[in-house]
Amino acid sequence: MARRTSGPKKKLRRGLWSPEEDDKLVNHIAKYGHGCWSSVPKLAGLERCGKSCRLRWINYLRPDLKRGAFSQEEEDLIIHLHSMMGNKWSQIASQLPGRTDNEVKNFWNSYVKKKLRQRGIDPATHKPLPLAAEGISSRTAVFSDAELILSSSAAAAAAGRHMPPPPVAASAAESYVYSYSHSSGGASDGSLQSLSGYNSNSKQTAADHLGAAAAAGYLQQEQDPAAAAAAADALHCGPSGAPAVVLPSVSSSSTLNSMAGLSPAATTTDEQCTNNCSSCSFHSGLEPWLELGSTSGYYGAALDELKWSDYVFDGGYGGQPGQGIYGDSKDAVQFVDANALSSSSWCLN
DNA sequence: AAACATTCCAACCGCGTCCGG
DNA sequence: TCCGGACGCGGTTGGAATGTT
Repeated sequence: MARRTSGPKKKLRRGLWSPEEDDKLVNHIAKYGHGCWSSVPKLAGLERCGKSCRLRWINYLRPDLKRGAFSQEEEDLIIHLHSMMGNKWSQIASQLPGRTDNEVKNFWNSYVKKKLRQRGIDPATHKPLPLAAEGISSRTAVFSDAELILSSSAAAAAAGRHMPPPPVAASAAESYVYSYSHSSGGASDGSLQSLSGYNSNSKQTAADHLGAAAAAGYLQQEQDPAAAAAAADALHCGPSGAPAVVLPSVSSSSTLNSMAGLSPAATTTDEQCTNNCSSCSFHSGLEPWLELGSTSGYYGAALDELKWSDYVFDGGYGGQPGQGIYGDSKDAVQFVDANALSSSSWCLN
């Protein structure tokens, strides 16, 4: 950068803003708008840098800010979006009207992280923490390099309300199954990192990981190997051990894909199911790409999906149904108005 | 009541991207 | 094509508020 040659730099104020400074900034922007931020402090009579003014306005003074504590709905949404996007705070915040990226980030760091850890979930990867997973992995798999295999029936179950309540065995199958893989050529810190770190040159990678990221950490393992095998069968619409790789509806939705910069076409679907079965959407005729606009739409289902991790960490299927996913007790589905979700606030543009 | 520890959040910092000259 | 300014983002920090000993 070029060195500034004009006169001695005026000492700029830093630190907390005084009410007087706030007034000046608010009045100025109310009258003239912010225009070029670098000129705002001068025009508003503030001894701050433009950057500081911008930050103050965006994070604190903007009239459309919600402020106050985050609701359970917001919390669940943040967790879900974080599982898909990683630390894309601005993108997450854009889905929360009245919230700023800074606010969301602080909320995450000060509260949600802790809460997830308490529940045995790694907040960075949304996968079980090593200790939490230990008991499970000793029976089945190690998860660090695990590849998430999602069943079409899980997707359908997640989409859910199109189907009658599953029988017990199917309920057991209502899960995501990790397929253990040592062959990860990628990051060892989990699929979510891969997703959050994707760029335009690696959309396929992102697509590959989207499903994993969407459901990352939502691990279900069967206590009973026979039931597990049956579940796997039901899940994978084929012989156990030969699972079809399918994304759940949550990550399949065009909206959520668009959030991640993906199109449904970029992701894997039930169409990969080559087995003649009736449990996947491909063969059962269920639409894997659920539409927004009804309360049974994908997003409610998505949040419903999230909930079942509680069954893992809260004592298996003996746990209380309806207990919130990472959270405590909310029925995550109810608060989501899919119609509202399809409104402009849900468009990423 | 005082000292210390912890939590929380507003603000800062550095970097990347975009865009106009 | 290059350069520099403006902007936006994510990570980090400082310190006020709160809790604990």
